[in-house]
Amino acid sequence: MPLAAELSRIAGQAFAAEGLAESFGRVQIADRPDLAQFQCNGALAAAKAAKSNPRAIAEKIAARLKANALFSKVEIAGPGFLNLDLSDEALNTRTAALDIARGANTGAGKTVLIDFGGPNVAKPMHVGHLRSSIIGDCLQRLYRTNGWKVISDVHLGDWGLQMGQLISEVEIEGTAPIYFDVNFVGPYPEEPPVTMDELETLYPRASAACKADPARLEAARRATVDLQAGRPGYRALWRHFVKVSEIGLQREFGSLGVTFDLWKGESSVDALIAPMIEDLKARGLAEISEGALVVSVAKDDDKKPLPPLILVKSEGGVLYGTTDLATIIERVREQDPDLILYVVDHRQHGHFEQVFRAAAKAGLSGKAQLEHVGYGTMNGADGKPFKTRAGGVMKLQDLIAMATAEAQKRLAEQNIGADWSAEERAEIARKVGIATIKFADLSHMRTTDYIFDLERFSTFEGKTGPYLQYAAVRIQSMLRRAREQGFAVGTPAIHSPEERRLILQLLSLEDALGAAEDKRAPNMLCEFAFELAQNFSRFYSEHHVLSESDAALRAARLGLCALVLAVLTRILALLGIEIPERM
RNA sequence: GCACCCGUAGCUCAGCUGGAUAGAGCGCUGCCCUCCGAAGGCAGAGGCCAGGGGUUCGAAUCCCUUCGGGUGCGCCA
Repeated sequence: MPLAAELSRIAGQAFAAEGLAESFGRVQIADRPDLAQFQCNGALAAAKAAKSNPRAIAEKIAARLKANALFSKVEIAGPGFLNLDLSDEALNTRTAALDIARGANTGAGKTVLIDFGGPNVAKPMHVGHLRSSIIGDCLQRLYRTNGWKVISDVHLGDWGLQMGQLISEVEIEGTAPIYFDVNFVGPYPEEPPVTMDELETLYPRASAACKADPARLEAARRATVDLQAGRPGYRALWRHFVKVSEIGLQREFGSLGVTFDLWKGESSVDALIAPMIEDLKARGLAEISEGALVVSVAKDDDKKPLPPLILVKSEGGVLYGTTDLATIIERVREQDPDLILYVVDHRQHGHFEQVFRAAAKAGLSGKAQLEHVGYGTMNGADGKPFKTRAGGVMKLQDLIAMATAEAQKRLAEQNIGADWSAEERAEIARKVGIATIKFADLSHMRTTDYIFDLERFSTFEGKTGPYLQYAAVRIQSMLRRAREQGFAVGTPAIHSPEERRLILQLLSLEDALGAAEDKRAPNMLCEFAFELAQNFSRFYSEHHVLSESDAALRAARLGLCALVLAVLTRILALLGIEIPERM
């Protein structure tokens, strides 16, 4: 059980014994570490509810807590705060029993499906895709740690208008006429008619043409309808687009270390759409409005009615709201999740509100709770969506290459690893570069926009990914030396304020994992890791370990170092950050 | 127009299920490598938590309001 929860239960029992609600016993890590390790503010709340004197209540609770040998200090401060310290013995015992492999255990027997609202086929991944990949990946690791069964789905955008735009563009360019020949009966060529690079230029061209020319847009819409209706040549061409794209995307996600259980897309539920629509029509939930088939999702208490979810456009095509709805049906059928998280840009909040309401109205979501885990956009220094200096969209690969080059430069400057192989140096630089990017992204609160400052991607000091890696590498190096010298690694024990502080934090690991899940907030994990590294650095600069002559003390300290390393490694793994052997 | 998000140190950001003296990183000023890795540690300066009102014993946090910024509002994703 997490330490704070254990203490809350003890305090809760004390409140209950006084005839007060057990929930007043909530114990938290103290806001004022200089005054106490833990605090309980329940007496104040209880007094408010019972209209009595908070100090008097606090006195009674304190008297009961003092009887418990766990506490080395129980004090009443100010209007009725209970300040609590645990005895070093109690802390040492819990440290020895700490199982760092265990998470917050919030997900026993539960399944969560994480939808990454994946990139669109044919569009190269740019820095805008960074957040969904990195945040979603962190969440899937966190939920797994906390005992959930996790199924992640990249959920590619492979079924909408952009597919029709591509098809129509290829038709006009005339580079692959066979797919447009209605008399051709197949089979279609195995070789894709376009390369990844060609695809990447094809889409912007098609998109621009449709924007400029209504006739082109109309053609793209028709192509979309025909594709969705199953026209063989279009399907064959579309399959090539998806395949070519997937190979590129797998490489991109691979370089970020992001993996998915499912590589599905909007098209995956194609077969479910017609029956779903029939069902919704039959139950009177879908209706024709302005030529389109819609599900009305406005509620009486909407100040301004939420627009309906459009299932079928007036010219016959379906939209991503349609596929999202059908995907819910598929997921309930196949995975029956307790929770579905959509890790998608917060600008799509309105869309998900529509989809969720429609799903609730039609009773499609089973036991699943649907939640849009929105995130803010990444802006440039000017506060507008991030662009390169030339004004273009920055590709993810370019960003990674830049961060890696910075790391490489730093290694050279510090004259580190001059005698290591070029391969190892490159590998270290890669890990450091990725850590820089991921930590910068994850350490911001998920919901707000943030400024993506290239300068900050080239600095490795302070609250950064490399700082955390450095802290871990330093411990690794120390433990290596200890092994070489044959030193024993013992059980951690408190011998100084620095060690006490470190151990208190280590014991709050489960609480941190639980809180981060609860808020779906990777930045809380970043905070935890940074504080841990900082607490360790303070300890490290204050106390010598290897040169400690008292063998028992040295062993205890080595044990503490090993534990810190294990926890740090674990948190960094949740953030998707790898630690080099040396750096 | 309506809705949602945001406004905290010079800069970039935490803190928001109300609690005691509002934190961190960068930058700035000073210290600390004859000893385990200085990508480090320590200390200092720097804030009417956008403004105003309210609820409360107690507000950066909750409610109302004004101002300022961002985003979204039927056939794109």
